[in-house]
Amino acid sequence: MNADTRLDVQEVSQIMKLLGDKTRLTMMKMLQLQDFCVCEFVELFNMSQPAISQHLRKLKDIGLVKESRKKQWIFYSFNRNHDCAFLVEDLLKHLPDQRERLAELEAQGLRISCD
Amino acid sequence: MNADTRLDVQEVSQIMKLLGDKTRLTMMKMLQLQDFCVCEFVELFNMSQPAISQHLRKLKDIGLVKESRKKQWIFYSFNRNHDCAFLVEDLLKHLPDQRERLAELEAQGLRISCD
DNA sequence: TCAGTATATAATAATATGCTTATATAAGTA
DNA sequence: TACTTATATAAGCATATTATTATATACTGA
Repeated sequence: MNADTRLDVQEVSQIMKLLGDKTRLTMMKMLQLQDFCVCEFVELFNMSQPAISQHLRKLKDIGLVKESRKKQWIFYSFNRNHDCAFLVEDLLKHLPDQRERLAELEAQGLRISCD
Repeated sequence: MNADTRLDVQEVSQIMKLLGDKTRLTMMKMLQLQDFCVCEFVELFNMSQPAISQHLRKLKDIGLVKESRKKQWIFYSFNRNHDCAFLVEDLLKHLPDQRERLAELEAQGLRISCD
């Protein structure tokens, strides 16, 4: 049993509902590795910008991700302070690594980095 | 990392979608303890019989539960052979125990047992 | 075989979801 | 300031989800 033991069913089912979408589930898996900005996700998922934006908003509304502006981009990050963060990370362990996909983005020169 | 490592995102997101419902999530938590028949769930969730039946069908269709007839009742059980069984059990660990709720059912004399 | 009980299925209606297109906002830059 | 880029939001539409009601099916026991 873990540190977050005894989350309530209501909360967990809401989290599960959000992760019950392939795009959002993959987003969370990738956000375990590093932060991403919207335009990177647009490339990665080959999906329209508003569609991506709406998925991210849902994740943000429930608190699973945080956003922060850096220069002209808005970066999203995994919120490891969320009640269910431990549960979610546990779950994501079962999914295949996404580094390859990330490497492709890099190869296409579409990776955004700002330091 | 676990024995089921590297489930595909498609499959996991489907499972998550199913568990993204409070009733089904609780059902799975309870089925970890023991088998249940439909009428017990109807009492436990205070929900119509067809509604319960439809939730169970979804869980059965995806393979998370198995059914078996015993006398006039159909009992549902947790399918621990499912690809994602380990993942699901991991997840359910984070939820509150349901023994109390079960005790109530027992107290009301609504528990079905057939040996 | 018939009645009663347990369960499943079908049709339907209300609501939720996820995309699209169009537009607004906000920051960076000439 | 005006233009461009990055992102968010709103409206609309197609589809999915979940419950309800009505009905069908399958056992059990007299």
